[in-house]
Amino acid sequence: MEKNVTALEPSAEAVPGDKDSASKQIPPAAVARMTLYLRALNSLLAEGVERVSSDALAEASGVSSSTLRKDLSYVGSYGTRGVGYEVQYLSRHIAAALGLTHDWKVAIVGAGNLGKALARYGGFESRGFDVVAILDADPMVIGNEVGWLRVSDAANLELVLQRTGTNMVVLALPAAVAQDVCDRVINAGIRSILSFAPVLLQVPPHVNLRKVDMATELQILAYHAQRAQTPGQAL
Amino acid sequence: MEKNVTALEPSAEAVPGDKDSASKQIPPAAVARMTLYLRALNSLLAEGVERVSSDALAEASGVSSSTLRKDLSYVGSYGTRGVGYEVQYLSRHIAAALGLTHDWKVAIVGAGNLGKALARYGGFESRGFDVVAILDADPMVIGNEVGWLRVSDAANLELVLQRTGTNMVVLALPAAVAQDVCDRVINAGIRSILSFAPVLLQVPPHVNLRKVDMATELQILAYHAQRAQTPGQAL
DNA sequence: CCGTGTGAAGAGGTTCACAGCG
DNA sequence: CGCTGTGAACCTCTTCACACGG
Repeated sequence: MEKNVTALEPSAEAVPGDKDSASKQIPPAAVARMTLYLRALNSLLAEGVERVSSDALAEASGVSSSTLRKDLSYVGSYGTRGVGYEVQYLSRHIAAALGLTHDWKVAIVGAGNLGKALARYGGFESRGFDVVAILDADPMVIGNEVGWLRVSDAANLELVLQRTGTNMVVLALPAAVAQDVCDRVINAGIRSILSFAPVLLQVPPHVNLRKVDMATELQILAYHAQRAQTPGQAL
Repeated sequence: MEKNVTALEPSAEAVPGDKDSASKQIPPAAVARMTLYLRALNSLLAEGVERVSSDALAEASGVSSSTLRKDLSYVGSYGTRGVGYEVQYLSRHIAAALGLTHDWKVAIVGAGNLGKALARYGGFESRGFDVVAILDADPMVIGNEVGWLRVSDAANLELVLQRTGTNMVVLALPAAVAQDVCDRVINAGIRSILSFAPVLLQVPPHVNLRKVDMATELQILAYHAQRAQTPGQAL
């Protein structure tokens, strides 16, 4: 799902001799899986496990061990042959490769049911993301408390983003206004956006947009369910 | 994004001579995009547009026109050469290919912030999904009104799923209990599950599981943002 | 003549199998 | 001897270019 609207500029890597550069390109599919490894590693860390083999980590992440080893090879050789990986060491290096060495400041635009749910969702802080603001345009909602925050007026969007030092924005608003707000967010200098609005958002190439749409996910499930239900209809 | 944990059994299509079958396999990536086409077509339909070219529809869906035409070729030839596609006709056929000819009954397990947000989200009904139940285990929450529904006791999970005729389940609950509930849902006969829990769920091969995780999405954004910020550090 | 539909080429991702190191 | 790291084969998806039909 998803995982699709990744803006890659092929022309950006025109320099041929950056083979030795520490930051090679990591395939998008591998980046997505890295988050799974990180999650599994942090679970192991919480359990006090110190070392793990590629087989074990792969199973805990739900991928094949060859995929895991290939993915890890993109960021470097952090294992010990014949032994495995040191959990904390590997966790640190994957986090670094993903850019999670410092916290990211996230603002949520839209304080409807979904926006509030996201703002109160505890899973962000523990993974390097600080929700620093939540905004809405509805006067009935502005000023309400949501978790530790108070809903700001979306009219002051640019000001709030600047004051809070926001560098990522989550759009949790109706389709009709999503593109307008998205444009303002981009004009305010934000280049990473996660949208829950069920519309196609137009963004310039330097902006990174990811989309999550529950209706889309259900439709994909419906396709597979329908296939399973009518296997021999054509025969 | 996502869009990844699709259970495909390669052994299931051992029959070689089903070339003429009306329901050929559609590539997973194409299925995901079909939902975009459907959304764009329904927008056009609402605007009263009757015909559309592959170029126009592709732009409205955010894909290339060659991708669009290739995708449509998986479900059949519904266009007119030199003219384009009839909007309603194509919309119907894509919906049929995705199994959206009848409504699907969805139950939401977990009536926390996210579960409530999903239950009240209007985007489901309009796209062929009926939310028929919402459940929780917390006595403080059971019986509360959420949209048109009342929160059922998760202790009666199996009974509620059966009575409502549910055929899809959305898991909106904490990681700690997700696997337990997931197992019960599967035992109750559900084979399509959409999980928002940030854990790896173990499911048998005949069950279709899709996952959505906001933290994962933000981490992927972080990776790209970090790359953009430190372009020449290695040079 | 125009836009669809499609084989063929190309790119990207996954799996395999084993070399290499501890 | 065991497990990691990786080139190579394999497979899927995307893009290209043009034949085909209205």
